[in-house]
Amino acid sequence: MNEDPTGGVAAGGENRILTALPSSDRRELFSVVRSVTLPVKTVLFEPGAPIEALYFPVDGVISLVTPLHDGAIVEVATIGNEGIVGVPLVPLSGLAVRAISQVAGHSLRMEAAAFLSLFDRSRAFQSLVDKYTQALFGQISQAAACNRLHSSEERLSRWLLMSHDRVGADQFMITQEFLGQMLGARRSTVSVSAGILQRAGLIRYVRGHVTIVDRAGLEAVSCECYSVIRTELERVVDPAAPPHPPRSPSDPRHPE
Amino acid sequence: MNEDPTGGVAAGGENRILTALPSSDRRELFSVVRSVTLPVKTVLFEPGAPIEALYFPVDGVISLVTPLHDGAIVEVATIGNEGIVGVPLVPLSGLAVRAISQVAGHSLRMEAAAFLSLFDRSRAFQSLVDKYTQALFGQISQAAACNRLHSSEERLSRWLLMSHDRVGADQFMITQEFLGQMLGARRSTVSVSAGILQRAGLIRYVRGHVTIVDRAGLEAVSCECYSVIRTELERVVDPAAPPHPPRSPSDPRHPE
DNA sequence: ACACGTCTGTCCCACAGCGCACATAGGTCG
DNA sequence: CGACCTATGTGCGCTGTGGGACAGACGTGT
Repeated sequence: MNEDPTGGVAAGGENRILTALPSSDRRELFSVVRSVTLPVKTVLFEPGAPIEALYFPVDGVISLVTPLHDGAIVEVATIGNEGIVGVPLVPLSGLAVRAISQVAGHSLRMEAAAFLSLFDRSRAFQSLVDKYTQALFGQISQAAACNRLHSSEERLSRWLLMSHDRVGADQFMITQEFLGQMLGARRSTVSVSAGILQRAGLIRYVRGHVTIVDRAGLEAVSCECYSVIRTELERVVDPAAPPHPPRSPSDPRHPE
Repeated sequence: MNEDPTGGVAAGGENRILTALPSSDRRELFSVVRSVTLPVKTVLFEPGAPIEALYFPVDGVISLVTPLHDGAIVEVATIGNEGIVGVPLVPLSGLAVRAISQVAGHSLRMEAAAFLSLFDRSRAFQSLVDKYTQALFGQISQAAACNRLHSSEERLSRWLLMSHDRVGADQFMITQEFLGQMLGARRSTVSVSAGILQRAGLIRYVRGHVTIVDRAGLEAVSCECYSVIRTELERVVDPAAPPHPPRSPSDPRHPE
């Protein structure tokens, strides 16, 4: 809780897209955003509903999910302080997904009109947003493949790692029921997979409280999708980031 | 082959994004594009490679696929004459997917620089591209959920319907081996699913030649994802299209 | 202290789809 | 016509996961 376990990705009290902006843009942006607290399961927008406001998460995790007609939902992307909730933004049009907060936290809320205004005027902002949009696109594409081919255990590990990066703490709250919805799996399947990880000493899971115990071990169990997505997101705010490292680029103590 | 089986979606000899442009933009665009023939399995770009050119398909089907480290690939979107291959475009940056032609056909090829130039100058072009990008985003999100929760038979039907819309013919070529890769399933699984559809009188499948026999029947077998995606894409080029019809909006003879 | 609600671990059965293998039909080329 | 390649149909055992149910552990409020 008091250390940064991810070597730079974790929450540092600010949104990293904003951090990467030139100070003039950043000042303007800060003058039009409003900090909001997002309790767990807060819905920011529904599929098809025009986007009224965008959110720059500071801490906590927000998920984009696709709801199906039978009530099932599947997570297609998770967004934390490395990203923006609400892109790609088209005036008067909505995204085909639901945005819902997964782990409680804070975000900076920006009206769509203000977003578009700054987007039109600032090349730097435009460039960052476009790059992030492309990375988000990649994240969803990877998730589509991952959802099809990888086991529940691999996907669970990936989810835990991605959340760990974003909450900036070794412990956070998420029930297995909710987690099952995200992974498109049954709760009992999540329970079994989580039990395996727990017995392997990688996590602790008590009544909705997950604790990441052995991050490197989790990375070894997770599918490649974790590092692929992370690398792509990393490049948005840090163009000097390496192209395609095999795994966690900032974790030198990686086994095997 | 000589009738339009889809009520407007199928190939009409032109790309529908271009058709929707004001004539001045269209003229400019036609002056910088070059028609290319794309045999099956042509790779237009690889993950991470900067986009040099974009493609406006006229006929044929191009797929966006996510390759995994073990060599497996999974289709995340199919693009025909209703769309653009190469968005979201960011200068010097690449998409995280591979674009590969699935059913042979023709496309109009446009250099990335020319695309960006027109995008900067024409609001109409910008608006269409942005709307399409958002719809593509939705298509991939839906595919991510579909890949997780729907059966191989449902997904096969969806794929056949989407291709049928795009090739503008009741018959086209695709081997079950290739189809299995797209669906993230084994060839034998595709064979079984295709056999069920065939015995039900919905399709014919002989040595790579698929014939759509009973389109309405296929729609009944397919999952909701087909109509969801189609509706969203339809709205890009036809803003008057209805919001969320239960199924094929242009096919009045729908059973049940 | 107790009751109740929530969350988790586990067990059963059923089944879709994988992994693998093999036979056969359709097409091509000599 | 025959060899050969490609594509499809099919069979069999195995496993991961769905569907459903239940008991126990933990936490909270009274």
